[in-house]
Amino acid sequence: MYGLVDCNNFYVSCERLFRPELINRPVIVLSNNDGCVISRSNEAKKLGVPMGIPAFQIRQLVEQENITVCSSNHALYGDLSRRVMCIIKDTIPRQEIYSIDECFVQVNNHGPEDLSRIGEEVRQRVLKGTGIPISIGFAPTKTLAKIANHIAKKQPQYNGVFILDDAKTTREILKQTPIDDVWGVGRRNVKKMIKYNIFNADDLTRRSARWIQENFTVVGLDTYYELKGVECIEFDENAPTKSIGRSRSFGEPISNKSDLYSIILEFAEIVCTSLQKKGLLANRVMVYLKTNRHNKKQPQYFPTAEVELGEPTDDLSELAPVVKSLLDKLYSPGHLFKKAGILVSDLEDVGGRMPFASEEQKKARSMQQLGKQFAEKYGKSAFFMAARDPSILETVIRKDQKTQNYTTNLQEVLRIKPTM
DNA sequence: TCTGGGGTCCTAGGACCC
DNA sequence: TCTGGGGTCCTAGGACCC
Repeated sequence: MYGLVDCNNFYVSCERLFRPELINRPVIVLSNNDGCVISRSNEAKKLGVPMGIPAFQIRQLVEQENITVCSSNHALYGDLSRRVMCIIKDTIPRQEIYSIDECFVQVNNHGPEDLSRIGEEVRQRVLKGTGIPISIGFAPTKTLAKIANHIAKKQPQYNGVFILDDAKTTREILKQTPIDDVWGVGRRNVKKMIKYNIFNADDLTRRSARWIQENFTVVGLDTYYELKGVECIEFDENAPTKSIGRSRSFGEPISNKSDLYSIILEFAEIVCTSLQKKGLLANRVMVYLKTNRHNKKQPQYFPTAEVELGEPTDDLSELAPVVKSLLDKLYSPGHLFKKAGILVSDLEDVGGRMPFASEEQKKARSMQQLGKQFAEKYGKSAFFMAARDPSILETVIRKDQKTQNYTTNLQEVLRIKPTM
């Protein structure tokens, strides 16, 4: 059996930990640039705030209903996510982290009473240890566990734990599950399914496998079998990372090339740190730019440029010139760019590569380590590559309602100035 | 006026090979 | 003039997820 453990309204729940006055009130968390709604409290959902809606479209509702608005604080959410995941793994060792607020767990040889007890134990331990409320659904496949989780979360009589293990109940539940609530069936295919008179999960399971594959490819077929209780989507505790990226949309579009370079170099710095933390080296790098796709009057331009590195690396001093040449390829003056990003892929384990580092590489590495320590102590603006202007990104990103980094930056919370 | 970010997987089509 | 078939690898783009 698989369990899907999911934090309830995760970002909002994180904000509430440190602002308890927000409990029982409508609260939303916004994406970067205070652009879209990415988390809602139950109260905000009841008021009709849709997921993903641009913030400016609900300004009136926010004012009318006195909804509390938070800018996103990913340092806080990331830290709490790690704590939650640790507690879950400590209770159920076989864990696959699926997203910042969700993980699958595997439990073998347990009856429904056991599962119920285990589920309740995880809930209590996570709540006590972090203050974050979670829900758990158990079922024979991941897709069914998703549905069980949905029931656990939405139907209060189950107290956050729901087990889907007998055929009769499963059929009833599938009938009540609209097709657009099924994991793996997105906007595009929902339209198509409705056209074929498939309105709920049970309707889908009544077609033939051949028909499903013809119309919805092997992806649809996996979902189909999973709903029937046949495992198709593997459980993988240590799925390797395949790519690491960093990108931002800007509040103000940018056309200046050196500004774009400053920003992409800052992204490259972050990506390198991430590679080093994970013990990975990248073999490919891609840089991309995007104009504002919502502005129909403006010429659109979404260039990408990618290159295979001669030697895999996690080193900024090696990546910087590559990034520069990629930007040279993409850049065209006269376009107003709204977004930029970098993506490294074709990753491999650092393994035995290190002994072959040249003296130059070692020097660059130790300087960057030193710089990182420096930046940790005195702030991001204390150490950076001279090739970039560290003020650019700050000035084009808006975050009006951000809360403090309560769990990861004591200096900020206690307003301590670092001393030499 | 104002529209996110970080991922994974699959597929179609082109290049290339024998 | 007439020009096959099967396979692999790569990549861009789409669909989906939270």
